[in-house]
Amino acid sequence: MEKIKVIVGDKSGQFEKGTPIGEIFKKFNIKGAIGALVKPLEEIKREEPKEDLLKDSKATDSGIFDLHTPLEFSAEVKPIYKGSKEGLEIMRHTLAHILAQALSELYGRTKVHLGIGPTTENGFFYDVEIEGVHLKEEDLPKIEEKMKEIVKRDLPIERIELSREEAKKLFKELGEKYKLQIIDRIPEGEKITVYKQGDFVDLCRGPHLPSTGKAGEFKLSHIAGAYWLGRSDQPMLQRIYGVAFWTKKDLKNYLNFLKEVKKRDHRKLGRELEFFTIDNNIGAGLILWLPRGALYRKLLEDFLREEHYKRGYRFVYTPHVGKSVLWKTSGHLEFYKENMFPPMEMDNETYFVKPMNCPFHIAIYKSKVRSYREFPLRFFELGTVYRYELSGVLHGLLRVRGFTQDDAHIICTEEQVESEIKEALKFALDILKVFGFNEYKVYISTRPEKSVGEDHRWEVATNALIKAVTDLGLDYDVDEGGGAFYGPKIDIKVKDAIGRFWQLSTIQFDFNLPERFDMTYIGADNKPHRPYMIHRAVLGSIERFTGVLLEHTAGLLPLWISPTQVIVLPIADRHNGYAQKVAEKLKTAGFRVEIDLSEESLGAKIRKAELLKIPYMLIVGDKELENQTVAVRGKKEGKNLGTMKVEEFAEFLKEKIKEELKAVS
RNA sequence: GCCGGCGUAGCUCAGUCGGCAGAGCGGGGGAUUUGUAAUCCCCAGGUCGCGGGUUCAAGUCCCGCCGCCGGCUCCA
Repeated sequence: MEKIKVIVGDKSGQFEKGTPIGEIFKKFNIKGAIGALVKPLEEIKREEPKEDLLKDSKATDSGIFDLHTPLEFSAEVKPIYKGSKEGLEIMRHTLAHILAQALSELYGRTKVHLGIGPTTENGFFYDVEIEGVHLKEEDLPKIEEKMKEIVKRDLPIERIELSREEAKKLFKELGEKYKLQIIDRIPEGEKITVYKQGDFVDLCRGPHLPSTGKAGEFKLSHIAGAYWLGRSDQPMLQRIYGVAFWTKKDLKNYLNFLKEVKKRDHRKLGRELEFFTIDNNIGAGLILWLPRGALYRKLLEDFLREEHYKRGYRFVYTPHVGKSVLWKTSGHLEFYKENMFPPMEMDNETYFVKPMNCPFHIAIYKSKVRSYREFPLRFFELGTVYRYELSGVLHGLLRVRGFTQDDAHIICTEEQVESEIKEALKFALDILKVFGFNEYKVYISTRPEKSVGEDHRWEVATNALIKAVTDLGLDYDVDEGGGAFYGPKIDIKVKDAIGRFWQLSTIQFDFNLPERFDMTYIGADNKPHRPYMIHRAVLGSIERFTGVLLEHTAGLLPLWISPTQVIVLPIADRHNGYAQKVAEKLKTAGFRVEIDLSEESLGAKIRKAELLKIPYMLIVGDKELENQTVAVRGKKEGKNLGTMKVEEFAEFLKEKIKEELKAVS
């Protein structure tokens, strides 16, 4: 029998190939493990050179296994215990099975047809079809009870390897039509395993806990429909979601997190702050900006324009529609039609509303003969585009049918590519920093199999992307072959205040459109050349970004972009005159000020301003009138910040804004 | 688009078994002149998403449409 070497901690030993990990642990006198982290020995020795990342971003064969799994190769094996992060993965997976078992006990084993039951970021789900049963949210507590009961039974979990024929026979008997499909998709030569707990058997490759009693705290969260295999031509299964953690405290924290998410929902904030609305009679996914929101948006747009101008971008404006010949040349009618609004006929011509700005910017480029001396050209537009999105995916400001991109096209020579990318990337990061997005993930996507463009250009472009990222000292992931067919790209995902990631910036090369539109410039050699074109957006969609920022800040926007920065609250109406004087002074100093002249009590005025999340309230009464001062209350601080002269307060605001904008100053 | 849930006043929601459509907030008017998150009183707001059907009678039951919400491979 073949021997393998196993290292556990600072000890090692020889075992027969195929010894279950649990037995190995027993030999090393390790107790209480629920699984193992396995690293093949060969992989440990192999150094991974950084340059190789592009060619091989795949992880090693290491992974999380359960105690039943036979070890087939020499490896370092680390026990995983209850309470550990790696253990969560195992536990959640087992909970998915416990859910399936609960369903089959409640509704009958042969009535329940199981789909897939994987773990998720915070729990697990199982896709099921139950004959004659449509589950409702109200059914969840009952299922949850059953699951708890199964956990209490503490059933040992067995791992059994089956031949393809045995597996097929078993799942045919159980009426598991979806599992049979899965078996057919398992590649020849790969092991087929089932896991058994009590009399419940499920096709699964594991890993699983040693017994059901080792499961942690969980809660079934909701039900949703999900296509089998995610394909709309397949039956719709019922997906039951659960969340699971080791401790009650972690579970509670997560449920609190969900509450926080709800509280920050930009749709709710958008209504409360009177920022935007969506009108049924206008159309789904089409945004109406209310005055307060419009001001917020205008401030954002002004800021973007200014920052682009400072960095050598030139403004362009383009129309919302264009003739079909344009979209034919660009290839949109061929490859993007299902995302475009339907055509409009006029004067024997067919027009389309634009889903992208690029063809228009290219037309501007082509409006005259271009020389290398003008390069790099950077065209910028807050360009409004319309895209047909499926009605089911529309979501507040985050997913809409009409939106405005902070869109730019950089057109340059090969020599300029590297510095242009670096500048664009740095620009994007500076802007993100202004909004308090200091943590991000950077992804570089490389050439997919089906693509256009010369090898040389792909190489130049991809290297420029990598160089820009490494020069700026950023970590990045490579999405091998994940680029668009027309060029490689960098995507930036930012982390918000409660840890969620949002994809915002993107920098993409385009080798397709310059060819299609035959873009050229005259080089120093007096001959025509094909320029490089880079498409980039910092915030992506203005609508989406304003929504993301609302969620990130929980509606408490930075001072510089708050539609109302200050509200003056006179205590009694004999203070109105002075309050108006204060407001005037601040307006003259360039701040956005409101004044509450209603006959409400001070408490009510404060509450109203608090709900509108106005950053600063100035309370003026007898004392302030006499001393010509204002009493400042900060929204963020939720209390009185002291009394000062109006000039002092203006200075204070100025400093605050300067600090907020320091990333771009 | 598909599955499930939902759609009642500007907002949040109640409305039993099919029997005259409600509350709070917000809005308007009045009183009150207030010191750090809601002063009191009065009043006006509705094609119960839209269209059709069943019924003596529909917010309520049935059908169609529109919209909103949660989801739609995170590979056994």
